[in-house]
Parts: sequence; C-alpha cells; structure tokens
Amino acid sequence: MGQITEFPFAPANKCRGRQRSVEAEASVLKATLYLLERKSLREITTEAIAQRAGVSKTTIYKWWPNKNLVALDAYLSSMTARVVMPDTGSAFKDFTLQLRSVTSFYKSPLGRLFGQFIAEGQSDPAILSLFRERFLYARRDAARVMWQRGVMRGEIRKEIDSEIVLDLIYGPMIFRLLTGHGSLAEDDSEAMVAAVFAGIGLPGYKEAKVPTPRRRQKKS
Amino acid sequence: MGQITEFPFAPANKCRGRQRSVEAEASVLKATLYLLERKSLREITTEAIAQRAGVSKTTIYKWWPNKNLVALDAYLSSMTARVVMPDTGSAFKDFTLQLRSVTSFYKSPLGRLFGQFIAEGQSDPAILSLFRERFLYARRDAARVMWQRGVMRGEIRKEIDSEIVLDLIYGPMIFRLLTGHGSLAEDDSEAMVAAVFAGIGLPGYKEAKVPTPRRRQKKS
Amino acid sequence: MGQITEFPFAPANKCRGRQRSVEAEASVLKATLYLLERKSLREITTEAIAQRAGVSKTTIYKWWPNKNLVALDAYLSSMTARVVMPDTGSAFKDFTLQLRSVTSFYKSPLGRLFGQFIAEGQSDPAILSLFRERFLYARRDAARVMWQRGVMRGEIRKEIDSEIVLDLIYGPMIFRLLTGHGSLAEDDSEAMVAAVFAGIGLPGYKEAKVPTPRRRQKKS
Amino acid sequence: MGQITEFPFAPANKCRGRQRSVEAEASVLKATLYLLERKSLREITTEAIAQRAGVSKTTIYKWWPNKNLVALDAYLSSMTARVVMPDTGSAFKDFTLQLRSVTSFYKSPLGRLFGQFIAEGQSDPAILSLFRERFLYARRDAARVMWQRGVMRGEIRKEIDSEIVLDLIYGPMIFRLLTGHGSLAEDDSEAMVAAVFAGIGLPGYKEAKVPTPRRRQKKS
DNA sequence: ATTTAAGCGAGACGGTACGTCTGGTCTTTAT
DNA sequence: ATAAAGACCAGACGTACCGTCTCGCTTAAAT
Repeated sequence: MGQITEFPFAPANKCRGRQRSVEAEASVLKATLYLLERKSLREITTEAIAQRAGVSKTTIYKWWPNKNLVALDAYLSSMTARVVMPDTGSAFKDFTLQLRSVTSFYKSPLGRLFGQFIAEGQSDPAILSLFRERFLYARRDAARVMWQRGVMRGEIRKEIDSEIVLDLIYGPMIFRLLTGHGSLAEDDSEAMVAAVFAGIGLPGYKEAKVPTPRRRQKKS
Repeated sequence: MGQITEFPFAPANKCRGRQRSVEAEASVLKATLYLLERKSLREITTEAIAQRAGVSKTTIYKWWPNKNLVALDAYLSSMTARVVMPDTGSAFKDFTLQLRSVTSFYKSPLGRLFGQFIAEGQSDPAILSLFRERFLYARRDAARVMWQRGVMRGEIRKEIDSEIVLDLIYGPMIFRLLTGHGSLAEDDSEAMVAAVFAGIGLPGYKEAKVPTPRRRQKKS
Repeated sequence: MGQITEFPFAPANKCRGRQRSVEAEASVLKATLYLLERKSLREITTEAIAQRAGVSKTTIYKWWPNKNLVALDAYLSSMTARVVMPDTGSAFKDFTLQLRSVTSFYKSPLGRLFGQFIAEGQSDPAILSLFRERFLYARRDAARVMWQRGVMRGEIRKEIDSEIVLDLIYGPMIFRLLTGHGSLAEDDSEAMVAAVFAGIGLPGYKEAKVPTPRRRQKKS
Repeated sequence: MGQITEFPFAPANKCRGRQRSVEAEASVLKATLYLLERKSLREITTEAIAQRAGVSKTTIYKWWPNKNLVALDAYLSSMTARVVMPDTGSAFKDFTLQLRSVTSFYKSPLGRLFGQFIAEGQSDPAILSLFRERFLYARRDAARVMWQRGVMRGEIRKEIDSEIVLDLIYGPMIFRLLTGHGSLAEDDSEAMVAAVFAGIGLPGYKEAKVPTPRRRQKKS
C-alpha cells in the first residue's frame, strides 16, 4: 500500500503494533479499478471504494491522501507492461506502432483515466506532479530509447531535442484525446508519425531551419 | 446572456414580459472573469459569482446550466481578438508568432482556463463539446487560413491533412501546458514549429512517406 | 375581485385605462377552488393558480396580498349556504343537526381547508383575523340565534355565556378535526351535544356551581 | 438524539463506530428551544439551529427528518413535568386547575408551539401523528386519571365516554387558542369546566338524554 | 504471558457547495 | 390604467461528498 507516499523498498516498519493488511491494499486497488472501468474518476467516491473493497474509509485515508491518488496508484499498478515498446529496427515503425498502441489504449475505459488524471491535475498540483513522475516520465524514458536508437541508426536528426521529438509524436494525439476534436483511428497514428518524420514544409523551402538543441528539464 | 444557449443573432425577442436584464448578464460575466483571474474554476462557486455580480443565484441558473458554462461564456466573451493571427508572408513565421502568442496567453491567469475547461470537459461532455464548437474550432479555422496561405505559397506540403498540421503545431505545446512536463518558454515555440516544418527524419531517410490527405474525423 | 381588500360596494372606478377584468377574479377563484380540492393549501403555489386561471401572477398579487387570502376568498365565495342552520323547535336537535352537518363538511376536501386556514393563521395573524371576521363570526352569529331560541324556549340556561356555549358545542369537534385524535362520525355529534346539554357531573353533585355570566369580546 | 426515531430504552448501541455525540443532541435541542422562544416555528431555519447549536446541518438531517420534528423533540424534552396534574380530591377543582395551568402555558412563547405543531400537522401527517402519540395521548392519559377519580368518587357520570369528557373540557379552550376568537383568561377556565360539569341544559329539560358510553375512535 | 502501540472497521461529525423551489416584486409591452 | 408575460431577488431547502474524528476490536512485537 502507499506506493506513492512511501518508499517502495522501505523495510516494512517492523515496529510494534498490528501490521498493515496487505489484502486491504490489494482490495482497495482492485475495487478502485473495478469502479474506474465503469464510472469516471469524478463520479467515484471514496465511500464507494471503501464499501466495495470491504475496507473502512479511515484506512484509505490513512494510506492515501485522497481518492485521486488511490486511483493513480491503481492505474499504475495495472499499467505494468500493458503498452508495448517495440523495437523493429525502424524508428518510424517503432513510433507508429507505439503511438497506435497507446492511442488504442486511451480509448479503453481505463485508458480514459489518462485524461482524467490530467484533468484533476489542473486543479491539484500534487496529483499532476505525481502523474508526471511516476507515469509520464517512465513512458517518455522508454520512448526516448526508441528515439535514441533512431538517432544512432541515422533515421532521426540528432540536432533536435528529444523532448521536442517526443512531444511532437505524442502531443498531437493526446490533444485529440483530450478535446475530442479529431480522429483517434489506427491510421491516424501512422499519418501523424509520418508527418512528424517528413516535416510539413516543402523540401526546397529553406526558411525553417532547425535551431540547435537546448537544455530542458529532463533529457537523456 | 446565454450566448451559449441562444443564437447570437436571434432578434432579441421583443414580445411581452420584462426583458432580460443586459446588465445582469454583463455583470455575471464580469464577476466571473474577476474571480477566475484569482481562483481556479474549481474553487469558484455559483454563490460567489452571484454575490459579486449582485445577481441572484436563480438568475444564473436560469440562463446557464452550471457555473462551468458561465465561465466558458465569460471566457469566450473576453477572448475576442486577444490572440493575434499574424500574416507575415511566411507560414513558418506566422505559426511561430501565433504559437508564441498563444503559449504566452496560456501562462496567464485567464489562459490557464483553457486547461481547466478541458479538465472539466473530461467528466462533462457538454462543456467539452461547447468548448470545441465555440472556441477550438474558431481558433483552428483561423489557423487553417495561415496553413492555406502556406500551402498556396508553396511553403507547406499540400498532401498533408490540415488537421494533422494544426495538431502537430499546437498539440505538443498544449500537451506541455496540461501536464507541465516541458518548458513553455518563448524559444520553444520557434523550435517546435521549426521541427514540425523540417521534420525530425533525416532527409535521406525515405521510409517515412507521407500518406494521402484525409478529411477531419471520418476517413477512407 | 378583492372582496377582502376593497369595499364591496365601491363604484367600479370608471376612469381612464383598461377596466378590471371581472372574469379574471372569477377565474382565479375558480382555479383556486379546483386546486384546493386536490391539494392542500400549503402545496398550492400562486404560480399554479395563475397558470390555471390563465391570469398573471402580478394580477393576483395586485388584488390579494398572498395565496392564503386568495384561498380564503375562494373558500368564502363557495361557502354560501353550504351549511344548514336548522330550526326544529328544539335547541338540542338544532345543535346536533348543525354539528353533524358541519363535521361532515369538515371531512370533505374543501372542508379540510378550515383546518388549513387555522394552520396558516398560526404564523400569519392577518389571515387568522380575516378568517375570524369573515367566516367564524358569521357562523357563530348564526349559531347564536339557535342558542337564543333555546334560551327563550327554556331549554338552555340563560346564565351561561353564549360564547362558552358555542365553544362547548363546536370546540371539541374542531379539536378532534385538527389533531385527528378522535372520531368524527355522525353519532359523535349527538353524543357530544347531549353531554354538553346534560353536563358531565352527577345531578346531586353540587360543587360545580355555574358562575354568573361575564362580558366577553363579542356577544349578543 | 432521536427520541423520536428510537426506542427511548434502547440499550445505547455500544457496537462499533464512533458513538453519537450526546452533546450534539442536547445542543441542537437547546438551540431549537432558544430560537422557538423568540420566533415562530415557521420562521426558524434548519441552518439557524445548526449554527446556534454549533452543529452541522448534516448531523441534524441525519437524526431528524426535518426541522419540525427537531422542534417537536425539543418541545417534548422540555415538557416533562411542566404542567401539573392536580389531585385535590375534587374532579371539578382538578380539571379547573389543570385547564387553567394548561391555558396559561399555551399563552407563553413555548406554549404557542402547541398550535404551531397542529398547524404544521395539517399539511404533514407525520408530525401530526407523532404529536398525538408522544404528546397528546400522554396528556390525555394523565387527564383520564383525573376523570377516573371523579367517576369513582361519584362526581362524574360514568355513562359518558372519557374521550368526550376530555374533549369537552380541553376542546373549547384549544379552539379559542387556535382561532383567537375568545378569551383565554384565568376565570374562563373555571367557567368552562363549570359549564361542562353542570351542562348547559335546564335541569327540567329532558330531551337531552345521555347516550351509552362508547370507546375511542371505533364505536358501535 | 502480558503489555502496548499500531492497524482496522464502523460510522458520526463539521463543512461546504450544490441545484431546486417558492414567495413576492419589478419591468415591459399590449389592450 | 390595467393586464399578461415573465425576468428578477431573496433565501431556505434537503442532498452529496469531502476529509476528520472517535470508538472498540484485533494483531503482533516488545517486555
């Protein structure tokens, strides 16, 4: 319990007193996932989680600061190895497959949570920050490996900041996901990645020169 | 009042009965903006709007279904001509200036509302839909003009769907805005637009062929 | 309109402007009665009356101070000669018949209004006062005639205040009506009047001497 | 808390969970009484009770269905032994003293509540029913003891139903209390009881024969 | 074996916003 | 001038959910 608030490897504090019930944690996360597959994050109440988990509200609040973080924990625990990080030998193919896989997941009930965490994050910095640290960066680090391979193989320009590359590939689709203004179909993934690779400018048009890379928050 | 629920050009129903108080509408929108500059959408209450506007809660609920839509209305009414749609003769420059302007606005108190509407939209389809129709599409239509000019001048490949182009340009920055994982500095706008124009792939690398254009939402 | 607030014989002011619609008054009273037969006074709204009468709320508030007084007006207008004031030659029979008739009426939908006016009157002195003046005293004056006849015929002790006599006869039944603690059946009327005439004390028991009459608010 | 909804002798459920705050209940009732002494039942709001009691509105709604029943509860809790049930050896004196005491109380701020409960009861059967069960019947049972003694001592005719006797004694005064058409002075109590004992009919007048006794509510 | 501190279930509690309702007033246009 | 339509204000309503709290019971390490 409390992946979030505690060091995951903290040596289960073997002091006095009753020990944490492992079933309780599992039960809470399971119940939360169950509910999240049926209702939106906003519609779910701590009460409902507690009831379904057969656990008291007190216990939940003891280990998580609020419902949103319970949900994030549940989300993270169910995310392990759901999305592929392909290695086909082609960066373009890798990114296309990955984007397609991610987009497809985002359309599923649980995938919708992605948007809901970002949504809650708009008014709760804590959850947004945790979402970044524990979900987003992990994903981006994995994707950065694909980028690195592409750079090494001479498929991707090394002078473009990896942060920009990743945002260019995932940003547009996430934008569509969040506002619903564009299609999330399978083909769109390929079309977008293709456009990102080839650029939208005509080859002869030379005004658009790529500036030199710059340091950013976090990068390889 | 009720920009949202009524046709803007409706012939102000001059039938019987007391007319809608124009001051009331203006007052509500003004009060809402005032509050939104200081607090987040979530923190604001209908009561507070009513009180500050010197209007009764009943009146607010009569014309708007809930506070979110009041805020959207207020947002829209204050948006007119806040963001420039430049026409420099260069699509690259146009998009760069525009993205910079937009990004800068999004960092302002009122600009933060953009993310908050999307956030509320994740659990309230009505607001998301209205946000798209009345804000997003308007912006995109304007931006599409810039794109069109670029295509005509031979600066932008005409075979790429304009929807993708727009998402490629704005999506990454909005992604950063919403999750806070990347910089929103002035230079980033240019770097992103540059990358979008030039593409991330090496010129010689030919696997990334651009597919044929497609229409918004539906596709072949 | 406005039996209550206006002098009934006021010369329909034939000055400028649109004349008062007599139909409006009739329509309001009729609509009110219609509603009062189906719902309790509390459940009825001015709005509903206006709507059913095809009249605007304003008009109602122009002629009556509030819904309760509209209802009282409607009640009074429908009361004319609904309850008998018998004259059988026997005071006992007169009162019995009268009480039976009154009780029976009180059990009807419209009769229930009696209690509802008293109820509203507990928190609105105006309606209680009007109810007394325009309904109660009228009834009591009529009943006092029956009492007078009984006294003249030597059936009723003349030394007991008529106010007390009337309250003794009607009070118990009204008490039952308002609290619902006792039966309102036909036979009860006779039993009560009989008890009132004969007294509950044993004939020989002489402690209960009737005091001399005293002046009270209103009497013959 | 919840005298109304729970058996008073319920063995204070000492099961799991936080125990009901006894101060909360007491505080609510006390605050309610305080307010009821200053304003009418109708004028008091749940909010005001909550605020004055230093208790949340939720808690009030948890234990009472609405403010009227809170007030009834408060009323009942303050009623214990406020009204005397005399035993002078004379039924006539007993009833006179009792009626005088009751009438005097009914003129006090709290006593006015009596009428207000009956008023609310006209549109809310629940409160009327509870008022009967928990207040009226208790009083009548006590008064019936006085009647019983009178019967045994040969002061009161045993052939008259006790229900009628009680209504004859209290009904007239309550009628006056509720409609305000008659005096509630001290002397009136004696005059009324005297009239009830002696009867209003002349001794010689023999038409008014007392019918056989009957049981409460149902009858032959 | 007995402390004793923590975990835990149950559920009461304060707080706050919600969206609804009703009473009564005010404003505009039509008659 | 009066009516009809209906916008408006004021403020109470009862509900929902949040996160905290107080119990009494259970568990297991420390004594």
